[in-house]
Amino acid sequence: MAPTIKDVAKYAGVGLGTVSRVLNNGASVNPEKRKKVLEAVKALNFTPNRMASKLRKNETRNIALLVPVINHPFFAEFAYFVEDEADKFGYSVILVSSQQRVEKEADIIKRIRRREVDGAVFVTHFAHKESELKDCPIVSIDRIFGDEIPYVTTDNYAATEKAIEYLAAKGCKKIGYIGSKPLVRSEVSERERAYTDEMEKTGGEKRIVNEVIMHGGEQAVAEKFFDLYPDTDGVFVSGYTMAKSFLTAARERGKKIPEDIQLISYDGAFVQWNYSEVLTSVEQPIEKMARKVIDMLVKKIHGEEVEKRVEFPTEFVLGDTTLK
Amino acid sequence: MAPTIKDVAKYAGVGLGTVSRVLNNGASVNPEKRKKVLEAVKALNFTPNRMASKLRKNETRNIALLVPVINHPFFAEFAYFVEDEADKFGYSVILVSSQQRVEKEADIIKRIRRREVDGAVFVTHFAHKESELKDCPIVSIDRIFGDEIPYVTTDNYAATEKAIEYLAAKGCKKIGYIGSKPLVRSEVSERERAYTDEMEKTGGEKRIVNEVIMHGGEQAVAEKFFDLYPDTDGVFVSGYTMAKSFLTAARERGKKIPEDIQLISYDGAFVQWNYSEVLTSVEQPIEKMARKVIDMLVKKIHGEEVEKRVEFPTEFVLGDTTLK
DNA sequence: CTGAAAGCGCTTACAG
DNA sequence: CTGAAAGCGCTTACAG
Repeated sequence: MAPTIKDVAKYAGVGLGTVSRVLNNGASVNPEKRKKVLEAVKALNFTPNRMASKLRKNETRNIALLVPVINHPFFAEFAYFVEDEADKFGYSVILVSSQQRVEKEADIIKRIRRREVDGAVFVTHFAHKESELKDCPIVSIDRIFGDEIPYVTTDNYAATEKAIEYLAAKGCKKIGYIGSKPLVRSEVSERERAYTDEMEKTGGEKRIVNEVIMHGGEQAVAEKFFDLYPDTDGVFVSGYTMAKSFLTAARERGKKIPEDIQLISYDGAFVQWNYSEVLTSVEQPIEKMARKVIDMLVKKIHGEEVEKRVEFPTEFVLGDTTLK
Repeated sequence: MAPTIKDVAKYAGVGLGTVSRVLNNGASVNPEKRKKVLEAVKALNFTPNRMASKLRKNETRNIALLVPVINHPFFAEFAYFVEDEADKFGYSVILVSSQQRVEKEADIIKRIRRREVDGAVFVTHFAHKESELKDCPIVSIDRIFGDEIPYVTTDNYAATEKAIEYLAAKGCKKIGYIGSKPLVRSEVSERERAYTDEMEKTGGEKRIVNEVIMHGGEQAVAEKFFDLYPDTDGVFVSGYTMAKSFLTAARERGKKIPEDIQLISYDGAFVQWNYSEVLTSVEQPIEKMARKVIDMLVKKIHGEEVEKRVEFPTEFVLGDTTLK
């Protein structure tokens, strides 16, 4: 059996509390005894059992990161910084790919209740009863759960507006919108609103395909868009995966990018997915968002007050899918 | 305060043990009492505190996944299946990006000792004293730690041999090798060995750049290769990131792929990184490897015997970076 | 089948 | 400054 604090105390000839004090906060302890404890720790090769202290202190020092899938560039990038930031606060990150299964999302709530994690970051699509979420330390991205759950988002409306205007300025007359409709209230909806407003302002025909898309379903949606609006000359798409699917569909139809169709994506340029081409896109500051989300979550876990909504500006990245 | 099992027992008018039995293994319990307990659980909205049962049972049901960085397609894909498989066994995955910092790697060992996790999957590069790893449930990918640590790998030698022969068959006369030299004993070294053997067999000049590469350092290595061997007409590179860097360097030099230089990568086709081109590559069965690693780790955690070495066959994927 | 009790390995008031 | 004790919330032999 691994030695316990009890063994250390006995070996050092002191009380349990003294060992604990030496090991932890460094509360004032007689230097002599401190030395003895340290010697005992070394002699016995003692490592404290964190399960015990966690139970005692009622904190797990774990947080859950819930993403739809981790093997997607945006979420992988996000996870990278989430882990890095959480580590700074002494938290470990439990990774959960919801795979958009509602049970797996709901399971996170249970994990908080069961004290497996202290809180969670939600990057998801499904709905939950808000009552369930009450007093669960959760911070989300984009998604609006209600007053209880703070979230981090980007300037979805302004960025989309700018992107659409850019396409128009580059000569696009028939601009389309392909989005992934969120199943819950989400700031992502602002993108479609901006597009719609812009079309109404300029009198452009609305060419919208905005569906509930499961990961892997992007290709079918892109196909559908082409079936509905074959003569489109500019398109705004929501994200890297959709952009990729759209470009594939365009290629199959012999459409050249950007000569025949120009494309702007919400996110995706950072992937540098292609050694010769980069998406023109609205880039979200992933690192900042990830670090902020963790800072907020840690505060929430400690019962501190946090902002209800934090918005970061995006950056417009000129790539190769629009005309120069 | 959240209700405890004690509150449930009192409410149901039974003993603590009975509540525990009802909640867990379903050991035989009087149906009447069972019903009462269940009612009490519902009435009090009771959720068992897993910290307590973990301490009692001395199992965390957590495993650590150590990768160099999660925001890299191979590791993200690997992590996806690791999480999925671990979940089947009732384990949560703690994600750690080592960032190739040796301390962060060593920290995993500590986490096992501290009983924060039951075991770990290592996909890493640094060396550790083997004594440290003794009786730590760890399974690794590619890397050879010694008899204590089992690992999963691929047919590195045979696959590389085949790739080099393919390049030769497609007309390459000056074939190079760009690798990331592992800092530890690793099956990855078999790739260079296969290349070297093949050159000696065919009398080809050895054109090798095999360095310790930190993530982000691939570009400099690709540049170096071109400086040393500008007239290369075929190259084998270790992995997606190196392939990307090499292709970028080639483009900067006005070299056409595959007309001027053909390229085969160890892994990377799965990324489908480009809507129009795919890497010719040796693909590792990531899903199978991930699931196998978890199966082995779970067995190891339970003290069962596991294979010391498991090799999976790779698949040669014909893409666009070699001639048809 | 079941209740009372011991114990998992810590931390933290408490009294000294 | 420090030791003995209580307790975190469970599980599991144990005796009945």
